[in-house]
Amino acid sequence: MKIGQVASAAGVSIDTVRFYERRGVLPPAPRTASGYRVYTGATVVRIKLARRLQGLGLTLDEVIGALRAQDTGHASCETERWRLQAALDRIESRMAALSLLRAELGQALAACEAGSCRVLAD
Amino acid sequence: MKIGQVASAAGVSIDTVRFYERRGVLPPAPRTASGYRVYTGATVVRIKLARRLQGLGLTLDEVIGALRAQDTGHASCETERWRLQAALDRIESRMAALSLLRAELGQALAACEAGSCRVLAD
DNA sequence: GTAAAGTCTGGACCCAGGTCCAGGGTCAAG
DNA sequence: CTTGACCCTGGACCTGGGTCCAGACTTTAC
Repeated sequence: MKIGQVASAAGVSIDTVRFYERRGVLPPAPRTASGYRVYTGATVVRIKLARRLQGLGLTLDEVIGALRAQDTGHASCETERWRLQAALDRIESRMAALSLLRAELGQALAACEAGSCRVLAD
Repeated sequence: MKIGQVASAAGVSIDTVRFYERRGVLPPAPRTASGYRVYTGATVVRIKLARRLQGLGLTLDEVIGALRAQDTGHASCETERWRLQAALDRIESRMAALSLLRAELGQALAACEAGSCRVLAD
């Protein structure tokens, strides 16, 4: 398989595949004599897995860590739970911050609707 | 007042004051003969107001719009409500996305804790 | 044989909202 | 007069996760 096939099979762009190789999500691909990257179906699976993990809110570095753990056989529920928990914590704290913001904004908006718009009050 | 005093009175960095001038949050400051920017207390108030609006989740462009409306006397509950609503909408949609993510992540985590960690399953 | 489609490198660019820097000029105190 | 604190410009850099580009090469299809 060449890079274009891998990319479309995995549902990402060619640039993303090369980017993943640079960043270490994917190992350096073997090359043909003329320099073209060559892949197998396993790469498609790996990219899809990476995307799924990113979709769960893991950062690229966390994804790389998880994949590396899998590669070296160090993956376990323990370690993966830890990674997921980190992502969940980030999401929770972002939601908490947004919730606060929403409340404040809601108050400002309510005052506005009541005709006593203090938004621009110094 | 010179820029350093304004910055510390408003609780921002000197760089931020200059950045605000470049972006149009602040009008170009008058200068001394030697080129130093000169300010009055009104600038401190304006910077604090801008920060408050940013703290409510308005983008810098929205902040500029609000301040400009105030400057030209076009500010009204109508127009400001519209701006706040835009910010609120953004926040709501980000929260909705995060909420979905949290649910998914929660499920993955629960499976992990149940010992059937499918995170790295291809 | 030739045109089109695919691939290569590596570096610049995108978003926001700043931050940091070099290499200068200015101003107050001692 | 000198030291040190302040200020100036304007351009590069930061984060994250890619995207896009030129200019060159290779492969495929007709």
